Amino acid sequence: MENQNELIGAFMQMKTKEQMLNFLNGILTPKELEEISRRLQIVKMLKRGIPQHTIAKKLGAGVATITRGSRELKMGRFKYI
Amino acid sequence: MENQNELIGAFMQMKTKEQMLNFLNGILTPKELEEISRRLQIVKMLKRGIPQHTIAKKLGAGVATITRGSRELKMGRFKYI
DNA sequence: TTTCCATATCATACTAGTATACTAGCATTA
DNA sequence: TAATGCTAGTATACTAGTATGATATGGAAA
Repeated sequence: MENQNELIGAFMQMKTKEQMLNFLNGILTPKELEEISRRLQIVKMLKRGIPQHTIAKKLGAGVATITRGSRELKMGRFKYI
Repeated sequence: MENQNELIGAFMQMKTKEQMLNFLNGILTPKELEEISRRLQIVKMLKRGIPQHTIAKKLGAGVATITRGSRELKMGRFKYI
């Protein structure tokens, strides 16, 4: 999608963390920002081999959510984190 | 929030557009990616001074959504795009 | 006046959380 | 050995919350 390329370009243009935060706060709702941040935590903990139940408890998330993250991981996403 | 800092760090680590796309595809659902891409389009067109109803028609979005984007713009977000 | 913007309301779609069930592997125990 | 219990991963049905789209209305600016 063409619009996605522009989005990616915008992300790549952010040179400082402050710029990135400003951009994220604009483009995402507070709830979305929180959710997406948590998804990253899920993936990181999954990569570390932490059991799904433990992740769910620590992050206050549902097991189903962790399983969804696990599926994304297996599909080859997150090669670079 | 601590998790948000890690998210920002992850975004900053992406060195190529391919990495960024891989990351976004993992951390966002297809629907979210589409929505967020469109939000960026909305802001860009608003900045260009295009009437809201024109934007709505071109992007297939509702007027209320454009107005919400306009509000974000006025609140000082998107200083860097 | 006419165009444009902002807001409210309602219905819809999507995601997360919860509960539950199923399977597999492993250790313990009768 | 066979049965039981526990942990872990996965899948599914249901509910709640949230963002969007459509629409109507009121107000502001040209």
